[in-house]
Amino acid sequence: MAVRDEQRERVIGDLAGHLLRTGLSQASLRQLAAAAGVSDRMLLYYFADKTEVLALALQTVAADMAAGLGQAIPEGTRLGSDAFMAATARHVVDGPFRPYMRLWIEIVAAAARNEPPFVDIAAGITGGFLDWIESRLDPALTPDPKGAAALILATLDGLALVDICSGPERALAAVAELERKSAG
Amino acid sequence: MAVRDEQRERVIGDLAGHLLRTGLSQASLRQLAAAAGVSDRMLLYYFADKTEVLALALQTVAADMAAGLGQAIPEGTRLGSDAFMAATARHVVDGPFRPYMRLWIEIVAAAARNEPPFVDIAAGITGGFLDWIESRLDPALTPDPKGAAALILATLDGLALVDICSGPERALAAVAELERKSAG
DNA sequence: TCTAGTCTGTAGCGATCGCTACAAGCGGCG
DNA sequence: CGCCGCTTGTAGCGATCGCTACAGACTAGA
Repeated sequence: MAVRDEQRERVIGDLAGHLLRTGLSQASLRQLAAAAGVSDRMLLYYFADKTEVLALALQTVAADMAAGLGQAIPEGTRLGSDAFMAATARHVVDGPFRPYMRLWIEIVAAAARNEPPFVDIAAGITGGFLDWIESRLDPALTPDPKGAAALILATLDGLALVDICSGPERALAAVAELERKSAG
Repeated sequence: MAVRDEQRERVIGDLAGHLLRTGLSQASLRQLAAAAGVSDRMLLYYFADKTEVLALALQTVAADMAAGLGQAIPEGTRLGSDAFMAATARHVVDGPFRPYMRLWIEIVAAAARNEPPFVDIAAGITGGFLDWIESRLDPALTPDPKGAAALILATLDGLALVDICSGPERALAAVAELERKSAG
């Protein structure tokens, strides 16, 4: 049982990196196995099925991103929603979180078409980030923290989407507009 | 040549409806052919390949949505960006444009993974809507219309995304927050 | 040493994918 | 009539998909 457990941990780490780099298009069992340096046969020995593999790997990706965000906005910080956006928007469009957002869009799309594992995965990740945002909002400045968190998440996701379709210049123009509006 | 041209037109219309209803998950050649009431063999007689079929059908979908938006904000109208958002946000989350946004998210995700037809399709549709938004913004109220249009599109897309992952209640809370911010 | 259970490779199942080869049916035109 | 080009059906190619049957290799305990 020892080998199996060690491999489970190592393989999930490798696959998290692989998915972040290549997205869901390179995510057949055989491709995942190759990325982890094992045979597809062994992947299905370590894990029950493809659903389990993806769920665990994507959880790890989300945890990585949460850890990165924790550096940008440390625990205990309390911001108004404009300040929160100012602290995160550029990271999403042009910064280190860009690959995460690309992968994230793919997960949401799979959820939109009701592919069984992704509906739950997307809902879980979204819920986690909404809570995370809410816990960093200053209650004195935000009468409806749930709504504010949802709007922040929506705006960040939307910026990533424009980035994908129209390129970073256009997305950065949107960020600039955002900053202009919150300043004036 | 007559039959072929008539069929091309009719089939594209049927497929636009089919894609809008079922999304890209039911978009194999055989499934598309069945939805249009022809054999897959004939689909590839009417059109060069699957890429052409999808491009034409999705163009039609986008044109339908543009026509619907034209009713909400008629040509000649000039709005500030807050007013523009107020006029459209609820339609996207809860209204008649919801199915369009679901399909749109799927297209963007396919573009994110560099699937050849979708990169161009997504860029084309995005560009079209950015121009459409820009042409309805009041230049006196918006110093950077390109940035404003990009932010509006990003916010609408983001709302659709939250809708998909967390349900319409949460997305509507984000819309309410949006209205609160633009009012105060 | 024999046995039981953990680990791993080979090989392939049945399904689906986009696409095509081939030929028959059909019309109009000489 | 005979030919030709547009239209359509059948049947199947080669590739990939998730997953599995089976048998052999290895290690630990009796």
